[in-house]
Amino acid sequence: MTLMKDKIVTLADKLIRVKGFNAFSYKDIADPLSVKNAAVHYHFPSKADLGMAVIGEEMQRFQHSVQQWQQLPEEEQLALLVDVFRKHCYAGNVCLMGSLAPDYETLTPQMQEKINEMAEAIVEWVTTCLEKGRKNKRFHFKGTAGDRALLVISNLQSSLLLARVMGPEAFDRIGRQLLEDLRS
Amino acid sequence: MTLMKDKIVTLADKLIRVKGFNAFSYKDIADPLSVKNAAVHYHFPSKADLGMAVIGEEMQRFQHSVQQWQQLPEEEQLALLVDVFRKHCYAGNVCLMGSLAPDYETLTPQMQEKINEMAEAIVEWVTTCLEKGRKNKRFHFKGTAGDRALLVISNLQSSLLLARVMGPEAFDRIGRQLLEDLRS
DNA sequence: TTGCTTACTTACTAGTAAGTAAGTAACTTG
DNA sequence: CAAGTTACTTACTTACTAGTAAGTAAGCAA
Repeated sequence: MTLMKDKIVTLADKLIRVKGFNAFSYKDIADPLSVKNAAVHYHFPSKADLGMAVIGEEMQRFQHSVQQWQQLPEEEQLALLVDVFRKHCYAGNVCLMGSLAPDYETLTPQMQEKINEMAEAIVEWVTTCLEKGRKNKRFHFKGTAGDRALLVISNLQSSLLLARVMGPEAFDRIGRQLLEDLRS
Repeated sequence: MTLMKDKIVTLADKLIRVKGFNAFSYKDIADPLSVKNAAVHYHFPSKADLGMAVIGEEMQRFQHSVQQWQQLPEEEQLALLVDVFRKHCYAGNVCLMGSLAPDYETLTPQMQEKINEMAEAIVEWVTTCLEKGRKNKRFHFKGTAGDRALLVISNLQSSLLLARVMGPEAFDRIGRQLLEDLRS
């Protein structure tokens, strides 16, 4: 594997999370990596190609994480998901969905499709986690697991957005209450 | 009042909600209103000035709405807030906070400050609404009203982001479950 | 050693961004 | 009626955007 290609994706991921997809340029990637913007275009001909790669990496990281968690009790699995978001919070990041969804209408159909897939994957996982946890009496909640999953995901997503505006304690309050709500 | 100035703010509001602050240009405003981009700069010298005006208008609309609702039972007040978001959902909009928060780091300190004020205002109102509703036995929830308010707001905010990606039924499921959770 | 591929650089284009200076027509005010 | 103000237009600048064409140095493959 090329080192440079990975570095570009990593930096693009950070830039999307901090500034947003439409607010960073190839220069913002090329300069810190000490290459020319044409080098970025060599690896990712269009900005959409780069965006696709960033989303792809995120989906791989997610699948890898949940696979590692699958033997744990459901409440711990969900707490670990909250931890992933907490780390982003303290790194000054928002989540990919939270950053890309507002820009959705400005993105290529391929990027939109890939974002859809990412959303489906996370909803499906949280839904299954909640369903199993409810069967095991580890989780208690009203309504369908699918509806509850949407609430949990929307809490996590927006907690990062609110934390950016109101400070990281907003994240902690949401993350704590969210897990507590499911316990009783 | 000038008609043009109002039209510019209204259109900018729509563009921020649909494309994001960094993805629209003065041309996107000037062309549909059949004026030159310099006319927009006449009313709003910098893009940040325009952004400030959009946020200011939103805050005024919010204050006006909640004032009109103040005699209603708290559950109805909250349901009306959900309705405001529902209308945005079906208009293809995200909320201002949801659009501006991801771009926060790219905005001027003044815009950031104004976004902070907007966030504080909405959190304060929801907190008070939940507190009163709990006293009246209209709402039932665990934890502090402040924490619960953050959860409600994050649900509403992200429901619009998720609806954009997953379709409007995501909003409906979140909005319904959210109100139901507070009833029992 | 010849030729092909990889990973770039150099140098450029065409388009668009925000922003401005100067001018003007219409309206308002003393 | 004269002077100023309002709400623009015309014409422009500077800076940056994504993207490309052509060249090159290093490595590998037959």
